[in-house]
Amino acid sequence: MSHPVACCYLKTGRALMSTQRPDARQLPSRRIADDLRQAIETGELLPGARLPSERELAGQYGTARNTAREAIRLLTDEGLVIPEHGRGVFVRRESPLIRLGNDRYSHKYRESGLSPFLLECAKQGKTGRFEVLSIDQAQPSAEVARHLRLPMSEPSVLVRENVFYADQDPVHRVTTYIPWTIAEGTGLLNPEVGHPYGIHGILEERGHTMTRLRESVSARMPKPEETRYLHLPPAVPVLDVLHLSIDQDHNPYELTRFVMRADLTGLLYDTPIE
Amino acid sequence: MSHPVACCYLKTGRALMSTQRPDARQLPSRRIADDLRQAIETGELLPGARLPSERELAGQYGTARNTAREAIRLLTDEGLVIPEHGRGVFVRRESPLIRLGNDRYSHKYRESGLSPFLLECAKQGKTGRFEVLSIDQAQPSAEVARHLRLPMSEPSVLVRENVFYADQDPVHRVTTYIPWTIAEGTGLLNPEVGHPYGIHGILEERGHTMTRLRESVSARMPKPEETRYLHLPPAVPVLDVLHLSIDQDHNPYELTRFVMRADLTGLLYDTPIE
DNA sequence: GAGTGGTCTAGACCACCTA
DNA sequence: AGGTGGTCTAGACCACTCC
Repeated sequence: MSHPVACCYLKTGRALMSTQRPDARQLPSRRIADDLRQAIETGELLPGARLPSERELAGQYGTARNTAREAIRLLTDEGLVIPEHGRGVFVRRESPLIRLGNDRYSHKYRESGLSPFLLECAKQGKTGRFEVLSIDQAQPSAEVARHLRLPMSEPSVLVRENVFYADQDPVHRVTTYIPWTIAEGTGLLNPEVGHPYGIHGILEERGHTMTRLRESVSARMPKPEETRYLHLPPAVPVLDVLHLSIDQDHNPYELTRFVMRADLTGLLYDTPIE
Repeated sequence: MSHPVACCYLKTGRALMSTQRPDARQLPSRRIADDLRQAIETGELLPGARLPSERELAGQYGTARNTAREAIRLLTDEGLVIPEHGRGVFVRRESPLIRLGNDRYSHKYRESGLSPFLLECAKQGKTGRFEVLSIDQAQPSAEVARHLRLPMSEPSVLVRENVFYADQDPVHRVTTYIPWTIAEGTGLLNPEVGHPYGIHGILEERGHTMTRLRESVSARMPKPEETRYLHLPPAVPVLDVLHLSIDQDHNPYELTRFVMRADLTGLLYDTPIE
């Protein structure tokens, strides 16, 4: 954080960077961002520390406030820093990730009553819980019907919407689809049933025991709607996991989409080579 | 794309939004962004289509150019749109994902000579290939040593850096760590060995057959360095996968970090419930 | 009330692309 | 040459937070 008054502009705002190569880091906003990034990476600015204010940076570097602001935005987009309205800009703290393992469906957890999500939360001194947002009968999208191999004749599914919390933070948005023929007349329509994996006890009684799972994983930026649901800070991607349960007859019988905030949660797969 | 000249400012730039509630979408930049987002979502603006220029938008909405620009930035950060210098701002096209499956280490692919990465590329009419960036002997980080259970006495590892391409796009940056005691004297130091999974043939000859894998998956925004390596457009997160190979004696013997651009690649796990 | 980030104005010059 | 996005200036008022 040196470089006091490195003004390189003439009075009209005409820049002197004309002779520089195109992708130069000579741009004032990049220079400010680079200096701050380095201060963060070397530990000069520790997680949680406040950066100089935009007005201070502008003064130190002899630029307009907007230029300092642009530098902050670069760091924000990298996820290094988070601005808080009226308070300042702070170096982001990293949390250890709550990892959802593929063993979460294992029978070894069935008796404990605790789902691996709750176990992982507990490991990190957090309180896990979830809320049921909705339970409905609905027509599945083409994608859902395809994964569940639903015939055209009977395309109705049960849809459960849940949100998982770690302490106060919503971390997963979970949507589960079950063919109506399987869900019909069971406790699955009852919000009281502990969704996370309690539903699989019910599904076993209906003759579907999970013998395999198939999960496709991708990452993307959240939709505006997801930013609201999950209270996402800027520059936090989501993991988008499509989970399919396969029963003893090699038939899919349950599909769940997990949208997970990626700065607090991750995945873990431990599997044999076949 | 209606709203011509919706000017709501007095001469000094004083806004009339004082009486609005805080998080209002009444802000001019949000209004422009919302209109454009809707046009994209309804298909009025198809993938690949050019948006009105910043100056056009500013004129249409009666705002300064910077305000239209801010709207574009909001959409850019959502990954909906991509600005191209000198050409315009375009609605992003989505590619089908190349999925790396956990079966990529399966013996069934060993004979075919094709790695699943190459197979997936071929499925989508793309040409897969990879380049060896470097092969070195080095001291592992604490994290690498911990995963490979390296004793303090002999902490040296072989490090291979690779980049995978789909057509011209670099999509994975792959770093492999193998304990030096295992790698020593083998063909692993030779860049000619087809890395992807060819190294596992060599490791088998050294007495390590993969019987399990353990992969932890997370997503995050790329570091500036990764943005350069992978030629990442804005608002594209990376999948960060730490793969550990476990041999027939339940010992880890190979660790690989995959950094994958998430708009072109994903993961797929198909595993039994244990 | 003083300080902070958030949004906006109305200009300017630059680098890049296309014709 | 003319249009596009990229960066910057030097101001302004707003909303929020903390004292």
